Amino acid sequence: MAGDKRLYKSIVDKVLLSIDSGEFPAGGRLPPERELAERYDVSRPTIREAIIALEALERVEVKTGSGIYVLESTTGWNGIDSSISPFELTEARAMIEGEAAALAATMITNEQLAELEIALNEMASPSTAVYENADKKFHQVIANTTGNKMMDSVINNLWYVRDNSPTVHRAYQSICETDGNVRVQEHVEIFEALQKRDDRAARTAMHQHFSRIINKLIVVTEKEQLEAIRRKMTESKERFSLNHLVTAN
Amino acid sequence: MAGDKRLYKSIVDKVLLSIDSGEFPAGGRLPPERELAERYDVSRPTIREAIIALEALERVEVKTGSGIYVLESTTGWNGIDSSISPFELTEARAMIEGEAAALAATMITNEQLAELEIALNEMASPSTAVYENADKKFHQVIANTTGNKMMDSVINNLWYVRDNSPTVHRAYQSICETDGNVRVQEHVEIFEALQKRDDRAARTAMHQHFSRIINKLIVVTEKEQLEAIRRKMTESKERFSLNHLVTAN
DNA sequence: TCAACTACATTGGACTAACCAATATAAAGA
DNA sequence: TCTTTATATTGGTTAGTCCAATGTAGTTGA
Repeated sequence: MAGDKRLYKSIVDKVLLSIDSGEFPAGGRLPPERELAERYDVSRPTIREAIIALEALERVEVKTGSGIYVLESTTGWNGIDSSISPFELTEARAMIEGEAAALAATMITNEQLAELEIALNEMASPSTAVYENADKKFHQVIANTTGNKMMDSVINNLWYVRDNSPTVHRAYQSICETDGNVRVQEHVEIFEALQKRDDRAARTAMHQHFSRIINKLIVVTEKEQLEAIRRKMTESKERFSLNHLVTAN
Repeated sequence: MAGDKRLYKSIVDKVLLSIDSGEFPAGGRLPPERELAERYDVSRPTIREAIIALEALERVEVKTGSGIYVLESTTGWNGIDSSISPFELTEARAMIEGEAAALAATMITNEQLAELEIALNEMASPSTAVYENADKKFHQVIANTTGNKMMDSVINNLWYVRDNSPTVHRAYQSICETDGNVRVQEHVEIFEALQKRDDRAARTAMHQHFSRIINKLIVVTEKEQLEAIRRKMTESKERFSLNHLVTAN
């Protein structure tokens, strides 16, 4: 992973790690190339290659004769605004994919319906990996059915955030396990609305689908927060308990 | 532009030009590093730096011991799918910004309404630059008012495509000149719906706004196509006319 | 005849050792 | 004190060399 047989890439990873860990704070300067070369035990050309890659990623800015500066980034390492919450992502998906479904209902062909049906069948799989994949496929076919490449691109972006934003991904993981076949049923309803070419029903079905996800998220988040509080409480208990005094006596 | 005082960047530009011009076709191989070095009259490390930058841009793929391969790219130089038409972009904006407006109507504060009003006033400016900017500002405030960072990010992305996709940008430019103060009026209607906190009215007003843009686009596209046909006709006339024979006699 | 193997040429990967140019810093002068 | 100037630092670029992976052609053996 860190070494695609290309030295400079591993250096990029290492430097990125140092940036994220706060060793090289944003706005600050990286050590000079020669120093980095010594530090990572590679030659200066290799360091330069790494720096150029980082520059292309918009993580650093090179100023000739001055130094290499770490850019502050609202966007995380993968270009995602990591402050986006699972709720925001889901709400956005509801609105956008809802409209996409409505538009798709007016455009969908029988071939596309067949594709959706295949995905639907795969969703019955007990394997979460297969299930997840079928879920994604289902929504992507709908996005594609709009016949609007911009819409398709936007929805793809939503999935990208879903899969790559650490916070969002974690949240989605935890609600994934806890559901039965309710989700399949929801997708069936979307499918049926599309089959009937009923745009309003398709929009509504999609909204309901995401509404349930939001509710699940609320439950899970609540539970996690309670858990966190409980943990802190026990920590405090241990920290502030006078057991060591009591037992010492 | 081609020389930010950084040799490798100018090489990137040159290679990119050669790729786009078809000299280095997609799927094909670039000349070997040593040859490129000679061709552009720079050293091999510099060529390597350029290649790494191109790699980061996902324009080429390097295979050790084999060669540098040009990736086929649906996405253009700026990462935009250049095949997205102005119609698709506008339709997507209508759907997405329509929902954003509806959501914003339920959330908007008086301060945000004031911001919109400022943008509205600036829109009266005769300067297209000021006008354009105010327009963008207006929509951005609404996106921001949703309180949903994902939504905000998506809408920003739509504007990015609008401003940076050559085809889309050109189309929007040509309809920009031809309109009077109709556009201002449309924005006023959106504003009033938001002021009333009427989500449905806000959505509708936004839809109407984009509906008019689509209509304008249709007119302009039609006109351009007619123009193109006319041009070709006159070309053919010149090419195939026998004037040179007639006059020669 | 054809398949597999070997040897060689090609190509990218990386390093060392320099030198140049822009910038920043500290010392000297007005 | 402010400006100027010298010097050190830092990135920019080059040349030359060697290594490793890959591709290819020629040879060998069944």
